[in-house]
Formats: sequence, structure tokens, C-alpha cells
Amino acid sequence: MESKFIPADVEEKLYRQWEERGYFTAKVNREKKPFSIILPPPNANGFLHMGHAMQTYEDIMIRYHKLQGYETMWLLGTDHAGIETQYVFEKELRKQGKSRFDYDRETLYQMIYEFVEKSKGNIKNQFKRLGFALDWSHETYTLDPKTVKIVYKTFEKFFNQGLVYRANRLVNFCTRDGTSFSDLEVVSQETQGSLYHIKFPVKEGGSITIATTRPETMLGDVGVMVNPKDKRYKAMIGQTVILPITNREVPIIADEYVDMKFGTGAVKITPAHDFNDFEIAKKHNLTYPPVIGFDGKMQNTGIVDGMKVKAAREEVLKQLEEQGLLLKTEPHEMVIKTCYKCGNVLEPLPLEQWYIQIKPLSTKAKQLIEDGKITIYPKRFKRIAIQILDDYIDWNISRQNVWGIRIPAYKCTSTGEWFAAAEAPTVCKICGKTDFEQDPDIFDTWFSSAQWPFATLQTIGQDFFEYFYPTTVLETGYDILRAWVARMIMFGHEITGEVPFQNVFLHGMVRDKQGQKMSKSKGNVINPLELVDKYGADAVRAALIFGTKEGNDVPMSESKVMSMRNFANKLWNMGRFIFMNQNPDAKTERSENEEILKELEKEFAKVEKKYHAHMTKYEFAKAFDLMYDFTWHRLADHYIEQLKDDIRNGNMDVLERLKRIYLQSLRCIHPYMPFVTDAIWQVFKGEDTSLLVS
RNA sequence: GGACCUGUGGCUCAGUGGUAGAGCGUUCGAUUCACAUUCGAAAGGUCGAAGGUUCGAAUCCUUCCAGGUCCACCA
Repeated sequence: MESKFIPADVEEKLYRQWEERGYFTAKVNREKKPFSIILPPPNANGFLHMGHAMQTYEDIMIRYHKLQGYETMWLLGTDHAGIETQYVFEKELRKQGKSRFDYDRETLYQMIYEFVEKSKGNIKNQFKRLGFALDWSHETYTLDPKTVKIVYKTFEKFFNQGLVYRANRLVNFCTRDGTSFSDLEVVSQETQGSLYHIKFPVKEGGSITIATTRPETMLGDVGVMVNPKDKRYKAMIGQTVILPITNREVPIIADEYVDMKFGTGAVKITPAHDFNDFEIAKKHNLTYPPVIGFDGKMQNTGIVDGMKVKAAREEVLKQLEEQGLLLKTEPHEMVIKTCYKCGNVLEPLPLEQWYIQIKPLSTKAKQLIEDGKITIYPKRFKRIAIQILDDYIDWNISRQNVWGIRIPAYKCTSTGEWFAAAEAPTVCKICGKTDFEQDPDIFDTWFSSAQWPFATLQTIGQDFFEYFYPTTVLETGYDILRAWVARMIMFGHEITGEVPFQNVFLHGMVRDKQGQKMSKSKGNVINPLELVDKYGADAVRAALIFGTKEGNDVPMSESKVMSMRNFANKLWNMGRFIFMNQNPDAKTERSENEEILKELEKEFAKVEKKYHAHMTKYEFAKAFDLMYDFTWHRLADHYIEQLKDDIRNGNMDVLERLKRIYLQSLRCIHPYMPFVTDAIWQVFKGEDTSLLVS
């Protein structure tokens, strides 16, 4: 045995052994109880970051349960990651002076497919570096034909149930990325804007002054609105406003929605470009002519067509000013919605899209959580999950991209009606003829992600699905409770009639050592693989768990990794001491220190009991802290020091009893630090053995 | 506007009713010993503030202050 534990000497070899010996391969074994976790699917073209390293929790659970005699499955699959990947790919295209518009749909899809295939191996090898006991033999991919078929079936089922519907509504549209987004992908940003007070002449005489932040949309206005209780404007309700610049005539209507205290108490109505106005217009049977196109340029105005929104605003303001109608411009704190991907200001635009009717699903999902069919750890997230489900609104699943699963919805060209078909149709389900066309849109990536637990297991095989579903635990960051976890519960239960997972365990975000969010712009991003190279995987894993509280954010610092590396080395050297003092020829006799040994055995029994209690309560840090303290400061510093002379004198009874407790401690620590513990185990038991299957 | 999280030694965090803890850092000492990636010891905290409950509060309750996160949103 070396005098130091050198991770690089054992990590690769051990991982290969574990994998080759099939320790990670899940089987359907009715003799054993199943324990399964679905890995949150990493982006197929992504790279490992600290967030992935936090999934060490899953490895801990898997290894612990394997040691407890469960049949475990840690299922891995990769995600095509729709817009994320397309975005990265477009960047690559730009480097070559090209854009996505240079290719037709099929070519572009094929190009991205190949791009992803090339980088798919990266993330997988990086997961291996962390020692994750993932079942590589049952790997899946969201774009596997089998998986896609399942996603199609879900859509068809929802369509036929009326849970999916098509509606023409305003969507959050990114004119740069050329697609709509769901409400969850919108980033609100506080900005300093302006509130413009504009005077509109009234046909019947006089004028009315409105306040707006978006004067350019005036070109598409269909009315002016006041509060019916507002005495200032009561007499004007029903009169006609002559819109400046276009000279169009629109009515003054009344609606309770208007806040009398804000601005002038009079609002212009722009149904095509404002979510609230859209609803109002529907209520009052007004039209909604769009004046902004999907390219972000003005249209149908006859005045500023082809201009970008900002320029058009300047032009409109200029003309208003010339006519003396711009009465006031005041600074105004406002929140604008921006694209989470590119930061562009999102434009509310009317577009026909597919929506999931959420209420029936979210009500049921909430029930499942309240009834304890799904238990959430740490428990404060239960309240949050319920809140999220209460607030969930209908989900727009259509995206105007190429990279993704195309929606299996078809439109009858003669009637204009839509039908869904999981199997590619040969004839129109509406009219029976062959005149139909498929929706060009693709699914929001989360639509397939929401089906991940059952889609993966069903892809692997019906027997796997029956045995491992519902999965035991879903482990992920609390940041995707809304976007992913909640949707999986809703979809999983609706499709399978069962919960997708019995437990949810949520971890916090990895921060830097000052507690700051890691970001490229701050330059404080720590690459987990660099730390693995330097200190070993065990040290990195342990640093994320030691002295933390589940669900809280974890500050990551190199010094913490170092101290965990020291712990790995301590374990190694405890083993080295015991190993070197083994002597089969030595005498075995009762020690004079029998009482100390008895005390140690008693103490360890207590520690072990406590350890298992923590593990079953998802208190992983407590269990680890306990073992850290016991092995280092009790077993090594206290007991071994006291029994040292006995051992050196060749008392094998003492050594054997010490060894038993030591190896048993390694077993407890193995889920956290698999490499060092198994490396030591093999020193004692031989290279053809492993702690993981002991 | 609503909700949640955090506030404990220099730094980063555990501790949720019974005499204040860890890691890192600091100081002093030890060391031909399994480990200097070690061991022993020490310094360092009125547990964000105030009030309340209790025999007893870092821990429970109320209010406030500070930092962070999420959701909603008035043109």
C-alpha cells in the first residue's frame, strides 16, 4: 500500500471494473425490492457542471440501497434540449458565416442531429469521472424512435381527451430566436422606461388623454378604455376617439379593469400586443389587428411598415409632438419580459398554438402530494409545490423551431380541422382523403421531459416498466420544481394512472465560496472536473455534502475539497495501518484493553444505527458528518491510538475486531466516497471483490 | 403586492427547548510511529435586533432590520 491515497491510480480502473462486472446493470428481479431513480436527463451536447455534481445525492441513494440488498436502477438518458441545443448550434453556424435560414428544415435538423451525436459522448464520460453508478446498458435518448412514439401517443391521448387544444392567443414571442415560449421561460427585468401622456381628440368634441409606455402600438389600437366609476370620463363613454396619425375612429369603452389612480385613468387598447388588452378585446368583441410582425418589424400601419419597433416608437413620438399631442413624458419604472435565452425583449404576438389544459392535471397532482402519494424532501418544498400547482396556467407547448420532436398534429386542408395521430397517417382522419398537412411546429422540450420516468422505462421494456415504476425517488435541483417536477407528476399520473415517483428530493444550488451564483460573466465558475483531477472524485463529492443542509445552497471552495481529500487519505491510512499489522502467525489473545474494545463496539453499534436512521430520513449530510467524525476522531484518534501497542505486539484479536468495525465503517462511507473505500476493500479482500456487492 | 429562504467564532456552514459545534484560517506544542494530507492544545461567538412564552430559548411565538430567491403585476 502506498503511504498516500492517489485517486488517479484507482479511479479509472475501479470504474471500469464496476461497469464491466455489471454492478450498475439493473435487472428485473422479483426476489428483491426495486429501488429506482431516473437521472435528470443532461443535455446531449452539454458539459458537466457543478449542478450535475450535486446529483451525487442520487449516487449515494443508489449505492446505499444496493448495499441494503435492493435491486437498484439508476436510469440514464440524454435530452435533445430543443432551443438550448439549437442556440449553441446556431452560434457555430454564425462562426462559419451562415445562419439557420440558409438551410431547409430537414437539412438543418440533420445537421444538428449529427452535431449532437458528435458531442454526446462528452457528458457521459464526465459522469463516469464522478463515479456515478449509472446503468449504461439501458441508456435512452429523447429522440429515440421508441421514445418519440410514446411522446406521440401522449399527445394523441390528450388531444382525444380534450386536454390539448389549439387556440389563437397572444404568446411570448422572441423575434430573434423566431419562436414562442411558455410563461416559465420568460425572464422579467426591471427597467427604467417612460410613460407618455398622449392627447386623443374626441369626435363629439373635446379630447381624452391616455398614458402609455408603448406609443407605437397606437397604430393598431381598437379603442380607449376608462373605469365606469370614473367621474372624469363618465360622460365620454360610448363616444368616438379619432386616433392621431392614422385618423382611425375607435370607441371609448368602460371596464372595471382600469385603475383610476394610474396615469390619466384612460388606457388605449392594443389587443394584438398586450395580454390584458387581448382579454378585454375578447370581452368587448373588439378586433385585434397586429401591427408588429414575427420578424419584429412594424406592419399593416401604412406609416412605419418595415421599421423596427424602437424606430417606429421614435417616429410616432415625433409626429405626436409635431401635432402638439404629446403632453408629457415621465420616467417610469417598468418590468419588461425578456427571452431567457438571448435576452431580447419578448413581443406579445397573436399566434395559433397548442395548449395543455392544466387545471384537471394540476388539481389531481396537488391531491397526490396532499395525500402523501408523493413525499417531498426537504418538507418545506411540499408547500411550495402545492403553491406552484395552484398557480399553474395552461401550457403553450408549440415551438417554431426545428430541433425537437415535431408535433403529430395534422390539418385537413379541405375543412381546416385538426387531428392528432401517433402513427404517421396515410389518410385524413377528418375527410378520409389524402389532403392534410402536419403542423410545422415542434414540442417544447419539457413536453417530452414531463414524460421521462415512464417514457424511459417503457422504452427499455414493459417488464422494466412494471418492475421499476413508479420510481422510488426523483432527485433534482429545486430550481426546476415548476418546469419539470410538477409537470412530471401531472403527466405521469394522467398517462399511467400512477405517480411517476414516490419521493422527491430537492437539492440546492452550488454557489462560489462567497455564496454568489456561479456565472460566466462573474468568472467564478468552478469546473468540477478540474477539481476531480486535482483532488479526486471522492473529495469533490464529499465537499458537496459535508456540513451542509439538504435543500440549501452549497458554497463550493477548493479548501473544502482539500479537506475532504484529506479525509480520503485518512481512511486510506487507517487501512494501511491495519493491513500492515496483519500477521497470521501472531498469537491471538485477550487484550488487557478488553474494556476499551467493548466500549468501541458499543459506540459503533450506536453510530451505525444513527447512520441508517439518517439515511432513511434523507438526512444525507448528517449521516456523512457522523461517519466522518466517528472514523477520524473516534476510531482513529481515540481508539486506535489507545490500542496501538496491543496491535504492534501482535494481538490479532484486537486487530481483527478493529478491522471489522473499520470495514463496516467503510461500507457506510462507500455511497459518499466510492473510490477510496472500494480501493481499500480490494486491498483487504482482493481485486476480484468489491465493497459495492459485499 | 404575495410567498419562501438565510442571518451562529476571521471565512463557509451544521446545530431546532436542557452547560455553544465542524471545516478552513490563526497561535503554541509534538513528531525516526498508518497518515505533516498527521497528532495534542489554545485563542476566538451577548447565536441579526427588540419583546413574549418557559424552570430553562440559537432553537417556539410576535414585531422589526439586513441579504437572497421565486411568483404576480398598472397601461
